[in-house]
Amino acid sequence: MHSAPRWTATRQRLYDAAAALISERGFSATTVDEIAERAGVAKGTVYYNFASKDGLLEALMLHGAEELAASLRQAAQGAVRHGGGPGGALDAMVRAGLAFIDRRPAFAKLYVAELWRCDRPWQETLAAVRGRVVAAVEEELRAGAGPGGPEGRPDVSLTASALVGTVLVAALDWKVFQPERPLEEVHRALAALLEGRVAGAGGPT
Amino acid sequence: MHSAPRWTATRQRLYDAAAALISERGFSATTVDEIAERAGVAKGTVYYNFASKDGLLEALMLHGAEELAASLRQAAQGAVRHGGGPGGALDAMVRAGLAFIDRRPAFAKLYVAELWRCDRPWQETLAAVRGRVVAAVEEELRAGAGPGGPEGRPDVSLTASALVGTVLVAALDWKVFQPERPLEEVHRALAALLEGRVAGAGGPT
DNA sequence: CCTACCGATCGGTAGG
DNA sequence: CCTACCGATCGGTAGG
Repeated sequence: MHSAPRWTATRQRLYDAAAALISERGFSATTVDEIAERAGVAKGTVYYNFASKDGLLEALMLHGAEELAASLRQAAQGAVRHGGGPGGALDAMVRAGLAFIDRRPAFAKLYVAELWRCDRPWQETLAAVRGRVVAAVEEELRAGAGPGGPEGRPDVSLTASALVGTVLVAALDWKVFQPERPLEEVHRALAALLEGRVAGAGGPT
Repeated sequence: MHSAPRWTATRQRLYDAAAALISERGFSATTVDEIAERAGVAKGTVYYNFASKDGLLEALMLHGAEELAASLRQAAQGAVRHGGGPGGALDAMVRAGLAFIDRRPAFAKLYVAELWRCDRPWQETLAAVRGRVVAAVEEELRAGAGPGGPEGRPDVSLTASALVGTVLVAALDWKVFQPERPLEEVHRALAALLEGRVAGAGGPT
């Protein structure tokens, strides 16, 4: 009997190969042959593990979003346990988001490239993918009802979406255009921006 | 002699058609025939106006970034003239960014889909495109040196990049997933986030 | 600015 | 009999 199921490792290799190639070249410009070659298997093996090239992308996105959402939730819970307060939990999520994209930049590139396209076969799957990520942030926003009461805070889902965008674009710009910077520096810039040390400088309320 | 140069209108139609199709399906999945058909010309006309499919995309991105940067600068200048202060200028740029994406969602989708890919033929052009947008924001950040002096403000280029990301992702999420919301509501959510009314709620400084 | 056409390569599946 | 694969090739379509 074989102890560790081999297909798990094969699928993981296919995920990694597909993410790396599609994130750089785009879905249609990446051939199934290339994905298979990079994963070290034959093309037929791709179709043994997934119904189609589309199916591979959907599974890949779902898999990555699961990891990201789990990472965000874990960071928030850790911060709360260590007494950081609700603001500390958000800060921890920002840092966890940066760290995730640091490890998996390909997933982030795929996410921004595909998420807002409206007429693709995997549109519904991607809406679910977005939901998992944004929900993790929304939960923390609701848990940490800030000062000033509800009347001072705008819509939670809009805020969560904007927060995800802040981290996503800052992290991608960092990895692609200024990779020599330490994560800590990017985190500081985001913390300052989100604490109003940039925009709060005299604008009308 | 022909009064209004026809090729200007033809290129504009090709820009619009290409942006609409490529932003939804991706570059490789969009055929030159489709672009030509939507623009109401024959395929050969595309190659009469542009050297290649790649060249059309590059010109399209440059054209759009020019419009966006101009719109941002104009908004900032208008706010300063009306005495809004540096904070008011940033707020005006956020609003102008939302309004631009409201008018040209296809450009925003193209931007996020292509900008961070590293091995494509038009990579350098896109870096220039990014530079034009981010520079417009950086100028305003430098002009409006906030309170607390330079030591309190983190890196300007990281902050500008994050600001662009905040507006970009919030606007795309808005247009795609909650199109019924008014622009004003999205703007309020972003203003609150950037004034620290969300993250400033008790985190460690 | 259009018609006609080429070199090459695509995603998906056959039998073993 | 089942699983996890491979070498070769199909019908259609791409950019130029």
